[in-house]
Amino acid sequence: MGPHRRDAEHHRGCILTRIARVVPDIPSFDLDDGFAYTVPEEAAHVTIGSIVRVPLGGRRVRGWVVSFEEERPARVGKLRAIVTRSGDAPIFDETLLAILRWSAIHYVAPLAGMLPRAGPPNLPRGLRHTREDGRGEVLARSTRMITGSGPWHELITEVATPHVEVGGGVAVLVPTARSVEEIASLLVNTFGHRVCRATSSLPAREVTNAWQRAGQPGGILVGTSEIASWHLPLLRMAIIIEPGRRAFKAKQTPTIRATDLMSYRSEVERFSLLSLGAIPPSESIASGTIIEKPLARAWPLVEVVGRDEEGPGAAVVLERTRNAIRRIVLEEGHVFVYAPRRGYAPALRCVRCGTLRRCKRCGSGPDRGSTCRRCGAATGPCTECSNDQFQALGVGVGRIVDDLSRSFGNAVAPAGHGTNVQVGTERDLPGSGTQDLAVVINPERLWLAPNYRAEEEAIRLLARIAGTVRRGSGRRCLVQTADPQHRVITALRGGDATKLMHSIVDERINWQLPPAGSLIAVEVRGDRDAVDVDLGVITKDEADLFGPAPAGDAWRWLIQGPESDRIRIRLRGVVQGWRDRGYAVRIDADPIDL
DNA sequence: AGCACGCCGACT
DNA sequence: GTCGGCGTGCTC
Repeated sequence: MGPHRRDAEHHRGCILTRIARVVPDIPSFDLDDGFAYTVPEEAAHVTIGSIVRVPLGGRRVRGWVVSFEEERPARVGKLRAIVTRSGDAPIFDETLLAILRWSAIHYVAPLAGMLPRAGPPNLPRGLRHTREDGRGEVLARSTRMITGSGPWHELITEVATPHVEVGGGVAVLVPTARSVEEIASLLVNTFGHRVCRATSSLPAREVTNAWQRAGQPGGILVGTSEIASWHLPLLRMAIIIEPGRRAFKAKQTPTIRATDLMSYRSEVERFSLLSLGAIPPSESIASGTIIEKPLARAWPLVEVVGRDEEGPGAAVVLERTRNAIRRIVLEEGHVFVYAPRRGYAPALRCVRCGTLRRCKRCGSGPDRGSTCRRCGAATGPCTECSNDQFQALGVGVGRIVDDLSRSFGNAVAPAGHGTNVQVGTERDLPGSGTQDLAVVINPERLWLAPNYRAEEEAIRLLARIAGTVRRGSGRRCLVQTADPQHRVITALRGGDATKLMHSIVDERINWQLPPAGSLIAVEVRGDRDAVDVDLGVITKDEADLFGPAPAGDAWRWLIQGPESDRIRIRLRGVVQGWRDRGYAVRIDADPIDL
């Protein structure tokens, strides 16, 4: 029976009325099951996923229809009726609803916070196709990653065409609005008006339009993180560009990682998943995704300059590095000099023997404090010579500019000043353009940062910097480091991070860290002791609880253990209680900076 | 999230 | 005796 069944039906001699279960647009765990409303004649055409207005506690609020049931007249009398339907297309179906329920549990968020993400920012209009419309020529499903460097439009065109030709949809998930624009405008050459763009920086009406057109047969949607939860019933293939990029993770609750959501959806909805980028993310390695390596390196050539080559007392920028820059400056080429960005804990080096300071227990690089920020162990004196004096490694933009200006005058300036030699941080990378030489000064603090993903983030960032160098003879990336033997540097030299990522994932399995285990950060501004007691109860015997540790004006706990929905479901219960008491709560399901 | 309800103090 | 502060709790 389709959506046009009659309102009332006879059953065992009494008339049953069609009842809709509606989740109101109120971000509370208490309302996850929704409320029952009768469906009046004017709203008889509502379906699962319809946006409706419903009476609730003396006012009218938006809500989403999640299911239908039948009810006997005795109870029906107490129910209130749906007021109207808003818009005329459903924004999810049962399959996507199940996925959104999963993500509400996984990200410890109320369902009402997930449902609107399936639809566009404005009310949807027009007919929406269903999964049934897209049945028929289903192509073989695959999950794979191809490592390499962009531009990717030719590869995307090649793999998308067969799906588009049979009326399927293709979604391209892209880390930044800037690259959405780049990729979309190249795809327009082949696919014309079928290409739809969606980024949060576009006006709501354009994004709504993209949502509507992306639901049509043969639509190619190019967009940032938000498209990962969109209702795309005809989708046959999702393509993820640079899957490990931090931009895919939402900063605010719910801390959805668009790539994880896409990959979960591809399993449930049975569409193909293709990742394109230089570095396979740990999640892909752990899930056994096939990694295809073309013959070329995944990024341009890398040359390594060891700090020990030029003895103590050498300048910030070593002579060999300086000479490489000089060659490019003489031919009026472009150089980007990367300084590890401020805000990271600095790497420390023993002033007597030069050994890098490391935590004896977990190997991460501690800051000047007396305990390791990651594992909490006491940080003692130098492991090699027992000296307890350390100096900070790594230099800021200012010092590098000063040092290079002595050799190259006003050819050098901080990024954004249009000079041939630009010095900048990660923030300056997108706008810096294509280089003849990329230089990295002392990247050690990247992999020594006190978080479990430090090495993975380090190789990804370094490969990205190397990737700004244009191909050609003599074009390369030069890395000046105090630790030239480090495995991140070895992988960077080799142009392939797959082996490194396998080792990293093996270690994470040992430590029960993501993607092998689960890590949840809980930040609360409120009664510290009360929260601590609640967390102790819900993690008892099932996961390790670390904290409370100060985090700005809030307190932070870490829950580490095997992946399980049970803890997340229990967490929902206590979080609701805290919010009711007025505490500010932030849950980071799978934090990447701890 | 709102909005009622209710239990206190302050003021016409 | 009533107005209004905002701390719980419910909303089909």
